[in-house]
Amino acid sequence: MPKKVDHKLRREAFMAAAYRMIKKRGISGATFRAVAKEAGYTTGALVHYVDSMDKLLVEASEFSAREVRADMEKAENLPDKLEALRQVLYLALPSDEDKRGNWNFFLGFWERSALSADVRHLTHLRYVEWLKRTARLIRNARNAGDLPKDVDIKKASRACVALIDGIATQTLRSGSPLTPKAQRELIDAWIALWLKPLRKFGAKRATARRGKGDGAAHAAHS
Amino acid sequence: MPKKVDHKLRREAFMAAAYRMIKKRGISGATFRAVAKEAGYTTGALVHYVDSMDKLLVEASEFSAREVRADMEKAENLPDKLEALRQVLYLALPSDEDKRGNWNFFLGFWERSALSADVRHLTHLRYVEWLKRTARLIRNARNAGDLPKDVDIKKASRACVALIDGIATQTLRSGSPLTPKAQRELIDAWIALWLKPLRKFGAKRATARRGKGDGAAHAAHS
DNA sequence: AACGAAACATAACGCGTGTTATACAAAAGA
DNA sequence: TCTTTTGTATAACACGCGTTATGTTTCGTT
Repeated sequence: MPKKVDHKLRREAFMAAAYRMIKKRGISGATFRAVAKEAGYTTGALVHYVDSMDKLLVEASEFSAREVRADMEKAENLPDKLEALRQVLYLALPSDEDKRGNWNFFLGFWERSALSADVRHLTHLRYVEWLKRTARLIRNARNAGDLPKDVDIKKASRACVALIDGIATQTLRSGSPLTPKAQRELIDAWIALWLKPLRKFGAKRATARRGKGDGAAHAAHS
Repeated sequence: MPKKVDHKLRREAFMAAAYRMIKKRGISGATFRAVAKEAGYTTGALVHYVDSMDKLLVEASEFSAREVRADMEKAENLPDKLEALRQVLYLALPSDEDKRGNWNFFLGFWERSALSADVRHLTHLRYVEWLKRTARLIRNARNAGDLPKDVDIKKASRACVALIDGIATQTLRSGSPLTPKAQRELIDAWIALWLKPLRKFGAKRATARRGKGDGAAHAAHS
């Protein structure tokens, strides 16, 4: 056996390149040739590691999911369950260049879903995962006594997911982007108005004074 | 001057064909050849009426806007301003085959916005128009005394537009579509929770009994 | 040292696209 | 009737795409 090269590792490198390419130029910019060049190789090499475009997209998506999941799970495990919800929703916002890139990635997949059954299936899986995550976050907050017991979890998770999708759409596609501050305000308003939390949250600097583990990173600014 | 053919009229026919094509097969299915065939002609004829693909898309969009605007303005002029708001938002939902087609049309334009400056500009105009419409509807309802005076109109219109975009996204692209009933429930819940209307609305058949001009068409079902 | 398979590069194929060029048909004006 | 101009069809072009075919290098194995 010749040429010892860690197959799995190089594969990952190509997926990372595809991921970066889609974030930058959108899914239509992620051609075989472009991805290969981004990774520092040519199409011949890329083909050697993945046999079709659809497969490439699917695996690139799985690559990206691993990246995002890590951050979300960390936020989800915050002791303050109301704050955990808020921080995870914040993480989903297109609030900086990197996050907007991620959304560019998702939007691209949605487009492609209309054409490829494989991509459509994957998109569905990701969506279900995301809906489950938000539902779980809301349930956790409710079980912690931070939300009214009669909150309709299914409806609420659908609503906040829709709100975030819409925020991303407005920010990336409408030509009238929402500032990160405005995005967060919409999320905060949604939590306050829709979930009617039973206690104050979101440390307003001056007010605050809660016992729990606060100091939750206020993420990117503008 | 030869061959008397109403230039403007035939142009419209091509735009209508483009509109139908995008609704059915998405924007990637709306090729020069496909649109020409849909209209019953060949590319040669189509080119004679519009010189570039971007122009075709832009004009097809303007064609579709005229269609949708008519319905919306009718609903907007309902005497009951709270109901007017609700009905216009209902009209924007992907609740039947035709509306989903319309959303397919919009989503396609959003995709294309990433590539063409002309399309991007138009998308922006449409978005601003839609934001203004929702803001005006909310303001009208407030001025009619149906909403609290301190409602943040700008924020609210951003929120409901985002919610609807998200509903459309979930319905058309997530693989977990929302039923028309669920869509309307989300809208109703949003109005109730976010706008906190000062009176009951949405004639629940049994309750109702409001003086004003009711009987607002309950639009499409399932 | 010689072999051979894996890793990669280069180039071609087939297809569909927007666009352009060209040919023909038809009808109004001379 | 003949010309001229518009409407429409057909065909070609150049391009970029995913994919495939064919070299060429590299390096363990024997």
